[in-house]
Amino acid sequence: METLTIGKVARLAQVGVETIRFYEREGLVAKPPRTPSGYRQYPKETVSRIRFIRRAKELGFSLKEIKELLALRVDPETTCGDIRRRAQAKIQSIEEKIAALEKMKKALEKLAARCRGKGPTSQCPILEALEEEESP
Amino acid sequence: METLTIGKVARLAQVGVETIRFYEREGLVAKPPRTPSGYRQYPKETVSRIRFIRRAKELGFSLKEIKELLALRVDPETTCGDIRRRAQAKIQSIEEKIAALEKMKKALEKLAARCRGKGPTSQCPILEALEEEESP
DNA sequence: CTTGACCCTGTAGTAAGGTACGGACCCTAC
DNA sequence: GTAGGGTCCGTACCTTACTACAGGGTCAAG
Repeated sequence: METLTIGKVARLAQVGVETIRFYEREGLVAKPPRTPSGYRQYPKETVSRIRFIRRAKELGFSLKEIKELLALRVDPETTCGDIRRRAQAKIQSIEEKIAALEKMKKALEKLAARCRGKGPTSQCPILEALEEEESP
Repeated sequence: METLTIGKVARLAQVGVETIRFYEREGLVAKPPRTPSGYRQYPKETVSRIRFIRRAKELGFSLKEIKELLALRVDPETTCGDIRRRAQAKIQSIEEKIAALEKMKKALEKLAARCRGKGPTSQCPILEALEEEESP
């Protein structure tokens, strides 16, 4: 069976060498066997595993969540439904983030609309709004 | 002129005492005069200033941006238009974040839709998608 | 046999925005 | 006069996901 050095895995998976060592410390990538001189010898599957991590990260999963996902995948008790629930929970948390951002955006737009964009800051409605008293 | 201790400012502005000291270190709140025994003596305006910071934070400004906003406010050269441009830049960056999250959400929804939610993980389309080869 | 590219370990630093702690004063009320 | 809060300072710690050394050892080409 052919093995890969850490540098080759890094190039194939499009990450830095340090990142792989970091993933190993964090338990996202298994500790590989070593050559007599201590070099890590990775099986080719490690490349897919790191790509998996990269993809999941792009979808907004944190490394902690990805670790759970990887553990779930191996556990024979896990069903496809378990995975789907994770995905749906993530969709929900993304929706919450979007909603929070939309709220911010609306508030800012409201302020910007009130501002004619002329004159000194002393009558700027944006700044005035930020200085207002509590009203809850 | 009446002054406030740090604890009172904290309660009035709804932040922690440590937060105010942190803001002082970061230059967001001016260093106040001290009593002979070293206690900070804040004027009442400090409360509004900290509330300003809180509000701006809620609108998605970073502390660094807020510091700039506070500096702009004081500068007599600054116009209301300058402030409005900041707000609009922020709106744009919020829109970018929203777009990125929408993209994630769509990708996840697409995957979740393909999953019937039954059976073992070995045929889970979500996991399969994460394992796929590059396709740039 | 030397050069350069690669690999090893361990530690420290980055951003952001705080939070927590220890040990020492201070202030007010009973 | 003492108990309880409050405040002081400095430093360390938290999270996330890396990134950057320093100071070595290893490997393949020429």
